[in-house]
Amino acid sequence: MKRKSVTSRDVAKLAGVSQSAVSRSFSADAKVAEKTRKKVLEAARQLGYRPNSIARSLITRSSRTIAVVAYSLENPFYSVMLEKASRYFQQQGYHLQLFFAPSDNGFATVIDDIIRSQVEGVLMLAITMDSAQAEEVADFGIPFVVINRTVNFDGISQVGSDNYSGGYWAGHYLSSLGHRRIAYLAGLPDSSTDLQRQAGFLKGLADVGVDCYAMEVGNYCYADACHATRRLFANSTPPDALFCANDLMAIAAIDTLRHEFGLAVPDDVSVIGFDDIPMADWPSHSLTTLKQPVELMVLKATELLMAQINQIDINTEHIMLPVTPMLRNSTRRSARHPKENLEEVSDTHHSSVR
Amino acid sequence: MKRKSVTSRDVAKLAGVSQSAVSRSFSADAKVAEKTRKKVLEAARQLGYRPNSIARSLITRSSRTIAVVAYSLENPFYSVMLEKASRYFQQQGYHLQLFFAPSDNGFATVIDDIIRSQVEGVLMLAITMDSAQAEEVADFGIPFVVINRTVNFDGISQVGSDNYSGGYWAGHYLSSLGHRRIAYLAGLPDSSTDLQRQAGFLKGLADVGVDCYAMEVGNYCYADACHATRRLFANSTPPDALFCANDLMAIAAIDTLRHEFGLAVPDDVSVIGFDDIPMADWPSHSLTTLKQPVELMVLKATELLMAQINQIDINTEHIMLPVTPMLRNSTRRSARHPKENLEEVSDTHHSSVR
DNA sequence: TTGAAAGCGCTAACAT
DNA sequence: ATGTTAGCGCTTTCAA
Repeated sequence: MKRKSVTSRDVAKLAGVSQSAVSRSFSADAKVAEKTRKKVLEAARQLGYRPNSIARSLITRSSRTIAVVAYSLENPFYSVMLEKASRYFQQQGYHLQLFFAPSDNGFATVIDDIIRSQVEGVLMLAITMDSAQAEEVADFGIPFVVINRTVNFDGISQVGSDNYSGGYWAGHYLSSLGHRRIAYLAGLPDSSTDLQRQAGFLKGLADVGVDCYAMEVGNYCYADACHATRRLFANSTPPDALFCANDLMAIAAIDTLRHEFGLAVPDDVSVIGFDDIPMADWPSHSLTTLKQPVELMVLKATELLMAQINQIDINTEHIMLPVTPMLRNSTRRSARHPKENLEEVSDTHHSSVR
Repeated sequence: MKRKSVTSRDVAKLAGVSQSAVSRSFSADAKVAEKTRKKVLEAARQLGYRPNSIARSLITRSSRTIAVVAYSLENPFYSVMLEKASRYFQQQGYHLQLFFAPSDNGFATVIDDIIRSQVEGVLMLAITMDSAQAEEVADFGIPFVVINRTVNFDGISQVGSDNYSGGYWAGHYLSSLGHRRIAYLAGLPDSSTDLQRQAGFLKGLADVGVDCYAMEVGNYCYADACHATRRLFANSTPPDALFCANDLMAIAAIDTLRHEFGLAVPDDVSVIGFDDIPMADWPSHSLTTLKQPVELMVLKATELLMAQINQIDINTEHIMLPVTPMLRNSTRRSARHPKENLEEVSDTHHSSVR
């Protein structure tokens, strides 16, 4: 069944034209007589010819391909992002090559492969890289943007959101609710997002004279977060509030609290997440969280990439988008002045938006 | 910063060898003196040379790329699958190009693009195609496997699971629990999975003399399933059991039942899903469902693809994997003979496994 | 073991 | 508007 591949030469022969006429017939903006194109297209149809885009890429030096590097798709935040970015690129006539970074030193192993593939741009979803690696790729002159991870190097574009303010809001808000045993469920240690959210959170607490009551690591994943929650609440006087570095862990925490500890959320424990994944809004968890503007993040990142690819804007940018508190039912309502409290929240929100 | 691309010729010049020596130095199984390779590699390092894999593909006629076509990543079932398949291909030294099928006539729009890219195989995740389309691609001699969709054409490999038996089990089990107003929440109309699950379900009901009490369409997505549930339960004598064509919709149904209708699951309504996505096992829903063997499905599909690519096995196959009932807490326990009932379940399970 | 030469399928000058 | 020609960067005979 495997038929020998048919080339433009074969089509040319059948159509009785030159090979370049065939080439021209398949490019949108070519100067070719309508009659010729008709002939060519008909011959092509008969032979089942399709232009070989590899050959095309070789000569035009443009693969029209973007590499997307992800770490895991467990968190819907990233699968949503991937789908959105993918559709965007597709619509721009680009192909998308997907790479997964292995857990150990993820970046190094894929980067060589990516460079060889001659992709025109690279989009990294939450991949941690050090400045040496950043410099290496920047030096290759290939447009690069990293989403949701800060790298300490200017020559690379970054888009993320205001993790620090988000963390700050969480700490401040939880304490304003009257909680005093407020714990932190951390994400991936040393990831920039975790560092920033944690720092903001601690500061938000410190500014009202509260200490972080306990802290455990959940690595941004559901299973680890369940274990971390168990450790956090094994105590005889467990926390009465919990800020989780992402929604997936917050949901894990709520599930564990309710079903293993028999604790009520928010009555016994208030829980706040980060991201605002679709599930956060499902009534089963109704999670109070900090919304990252996914849509906007993808838009900014893809536009940035395209601008660099098309040489419209060579400069790298570091974009920080505002996060928005989404008040739902995993945090208790302020006991005394519910009205006043809402206003306060709203203020805090605006200041976090800047 | 954009440095001109360095070619093997440049490296050859610097290393004082021929261009073909450079080429050989970068291929694993080449006959080249260790000394020469050293020189070449050093020169390459100095210049920052990376072999251009597009040029390589052109001459070797192998792109080492697989296309994966998906419809949406909203359902974790598919994002999990994508990630697993992706890692597998990567580990085999293949690249993965990701395509999303637009909702309207998804297949036709991407297929031409895929063929032009000279991919060596195509993996379709739940993409519906008709036999004419199947024949067209099969005719191109490019290895093709479709997961979770049946196409009425032999020349294409398919791997799916036993949807009919799964549906049958659901109908049978629900009725065995004593339910008599059993409804069906359908997936994408005309998708083969929905057709098969529905047919099995209806038969399972019919075999014990029960009719399907009501039916609505949820299109395999959360939001639509919420609406469908509302329609289903707006009745004055609503259903007392619900079989949903996938887990995502089952979860939507449970959420809607509990939080909008104030109904208890499983006390007022038993719910069964299909897929066994990770969330199904979370205690918040603890969903009784039919497990599709994702891991195995991916393994079979990828192996099939690889076998065809490597010409080990040219034949196309239609693989149907067994589904496994996962008894959790979204279905009520049998009132009278819980022990006996479990055995019955276990029997049914085995028969569904075949 | 190495180098010279041919050419993968296409695009892009250039000439007609 | 069309054909001729020269490569894109590499792999792969074929001689040496």
